[in-house]
Amino acid sequence: MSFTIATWNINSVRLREGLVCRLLTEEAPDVLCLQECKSPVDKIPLEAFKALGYGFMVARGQKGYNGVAILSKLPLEDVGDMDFADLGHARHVAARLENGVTVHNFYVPAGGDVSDRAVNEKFGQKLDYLAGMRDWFRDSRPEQAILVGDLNIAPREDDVWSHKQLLKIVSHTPVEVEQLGAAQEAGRWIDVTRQDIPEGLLYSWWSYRAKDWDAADKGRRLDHVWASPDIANAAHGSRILRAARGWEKPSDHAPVFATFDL
DNA sequence: ATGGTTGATAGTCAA
Repeated sequence: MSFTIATWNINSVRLREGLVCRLLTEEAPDVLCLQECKSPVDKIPLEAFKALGYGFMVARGQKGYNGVAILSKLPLEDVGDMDFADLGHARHVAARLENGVTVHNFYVPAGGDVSDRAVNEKFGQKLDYLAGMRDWFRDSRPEQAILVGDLNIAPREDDVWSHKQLLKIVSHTPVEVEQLGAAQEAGRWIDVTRQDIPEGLLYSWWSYRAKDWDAADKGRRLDHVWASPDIANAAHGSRILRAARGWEKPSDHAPVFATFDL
């Protein structure tokens, strides 16, 4: 059995219902994980997605901020959520497919502007959230699992447009990269995107603030697909749909895909 | 060092 999973920070699922439908129609992943839905679960436009064959959804939401949803053509079982760092935010939800694979959908805190927890509480919360992930994966090591989402960190030098210029910019500071690495190592997670595309610049996010995001191309790879080591070798075909960043009224993130043959 | 844009929501806060 082969299935394709995609992850996309949609930055309001209600405002961009049409873009989600376009992705489901044109790319037709079996499973689509969304972040920043910015919607209570009961206000997600589920009927439109159902009409396209996505009859299953597992989601967590809150008014105005955060929110994660897993849309699927394949049956899903809700297997819960975690609230690392006790933020009370809808930033994680997990679902199990009938083939036994568990999908974790994460929206890691962005962390504010200043990379110093002494003066920026949000940066501390981001580090604490990642420490919570690390401890959880260490205590219950993932198997038959896929982790996707907006992790709000670009770990590698070739995951950003300028390593040197971003070293003090939240999303690429050494302390964040180290903390993300600790969470990844604790779960023995394999970075599927980089397993498939080991070399070269790779971005999934471009700021709204650039005059011409495409020409400037000052991107970062904030969105990730990881797999537990027992299924990582089944992954292939990773890609980032950069074109979606140029759709009308776009999200500032592009969807990331991977296919698993299991 | 600052500004630049977008979204939810109704004056800012978050990204």
